[in-house]
Amino acid sequence: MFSNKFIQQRIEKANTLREAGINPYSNDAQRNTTIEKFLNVNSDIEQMENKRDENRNYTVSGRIKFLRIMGKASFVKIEDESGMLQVYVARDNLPEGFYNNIFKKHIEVGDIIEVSGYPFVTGKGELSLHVTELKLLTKAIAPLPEKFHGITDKEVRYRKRYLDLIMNAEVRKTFQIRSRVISLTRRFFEDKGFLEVETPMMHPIPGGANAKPFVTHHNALGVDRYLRIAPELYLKRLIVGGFEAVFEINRNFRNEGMDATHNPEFTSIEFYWAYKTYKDLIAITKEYFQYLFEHLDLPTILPYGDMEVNFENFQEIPLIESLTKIGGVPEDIVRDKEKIIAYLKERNIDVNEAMNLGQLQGELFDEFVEEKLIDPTFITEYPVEISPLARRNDEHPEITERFELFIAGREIANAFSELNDPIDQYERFKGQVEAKDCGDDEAHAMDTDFVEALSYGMAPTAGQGIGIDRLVMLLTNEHSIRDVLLFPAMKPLNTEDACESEEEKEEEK
RNA sequence: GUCUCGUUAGCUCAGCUGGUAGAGCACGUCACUUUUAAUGAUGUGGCCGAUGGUUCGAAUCCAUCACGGGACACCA
Repeated sequence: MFSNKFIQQRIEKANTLREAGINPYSNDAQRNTTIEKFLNVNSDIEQMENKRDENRNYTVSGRIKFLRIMGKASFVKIEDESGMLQVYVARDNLPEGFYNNIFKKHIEVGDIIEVSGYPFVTGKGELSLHVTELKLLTKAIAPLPEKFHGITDKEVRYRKRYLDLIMNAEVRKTFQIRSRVISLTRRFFEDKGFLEVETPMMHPIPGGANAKPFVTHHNALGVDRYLRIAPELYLKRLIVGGFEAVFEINRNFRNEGMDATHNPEFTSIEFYWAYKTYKDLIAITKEYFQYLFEHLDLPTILPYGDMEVNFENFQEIPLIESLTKIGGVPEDIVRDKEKIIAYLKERNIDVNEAMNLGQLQGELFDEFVEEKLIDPTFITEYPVEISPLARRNDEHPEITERFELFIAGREIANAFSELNDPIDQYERFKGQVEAKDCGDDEAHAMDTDFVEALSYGMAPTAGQGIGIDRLVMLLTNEHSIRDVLLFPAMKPLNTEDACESEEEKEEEK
């Protein structure tokens, strides 16, 4: 475990310190300000005649990131969560022997120290702390990665996120923004009168989306449980129960592939709003984005890769219209099944001829429109064939009261007026069960409990889901979901441990 | 799942068409009281991702596997 020679060296230093009566893992932290505050409060030192104020005294702490020893004096850069500070350590300001025997020999980059002293500005103009007292708080026995390049290997960054966070300030920034987004989202919906609720993460029947679930087992009840793939059906039960506006921000789990936009566990907000329609959802979504941008202090035109997204330019267009106006698909083709198939084939796009018109229109959208939707665009009026959970439009029953929001060529939200006819819902579940029996293992299972809930009457309701991870990617200009997840899912490293050899023994039997 | 690129010192990377391992940072020792990736001198450090194969000889060529990146497919 600690066989590395650098680690051995540092363990020895820690032991020497113990022998000298210094606890390398002190629990006596006394800091009275953060680095950010120190720098703010003392910004006036620059103006002073001798550029120092020995009457002020501060105690700050942080991890040593740079260490420049120059004989009888040293410059040390320490970093806490709020920022980086240069401290000046001179032999003659410390107790006899401390500088030469303790500081120079046993304190190094990576260690966490506490320093006390007064503010001053160096010859090169940097506001620093002149140390009169220095204490080791935590000895790091593992050396930090290289100080200039830091750690760039993505695998190491994801597997040892703590190292990534120590070395890369911009990574900390990304996760601070993520936290702000979640906090602001919560506040936005609370201010609108929505009630935050928590619904089960372990479902007896996986529902609310078409996806393969993770399965676990409840010993006490002797039954299998499914990690939820979506909270939808429980949130709607709450609307039945009389709550008129609910939301939940939490994890969903899907037992599927992983790539730049998919992680087996991901965070979404779903909200349901009684006596409203998808039109109201479009309005509140615009308001939500405006609220986020205001409170995150982001410019309304944001770069994303080589794109520029204007968050003040929200567009709204029905799906069929988008095919011709944005996708450039000829007008006479988009409502004709055979012509769409021919059109796709001409362009060497694989097409399943068994698809119905709605599905083919969806194909056209995916091929010719989606990637062109850079500024936020609500695509509305989805064909009913590709919207199994949405309510039909009363006047045009072939389309649904639904929209998806696209930004930077990617889907960010999915919303619709909810289906609240229990008989219709029951029939749709039955259709799904048939598909499941025919081998579609992502088809929805029958949920009679949910149908029963609907049969008591669910007020007309609109509901929406927003993928928080993808939203954060957009706001932080990150292009992999792993860069907005603190601990993304990774394959285990192949260590030939006891568990595996047991498995092998099993196989041999 | 398919294709493709990668895996060499604690970290960042060289290493050509095969001849037994290199740099910078870090670390050790020495010098240095205003440095900014401090500097100068000097030294230590490697089962070249794993396993097979080809060869007199493999970090290098071939095969398989593991892990990772990217693209595509699938999936909301």
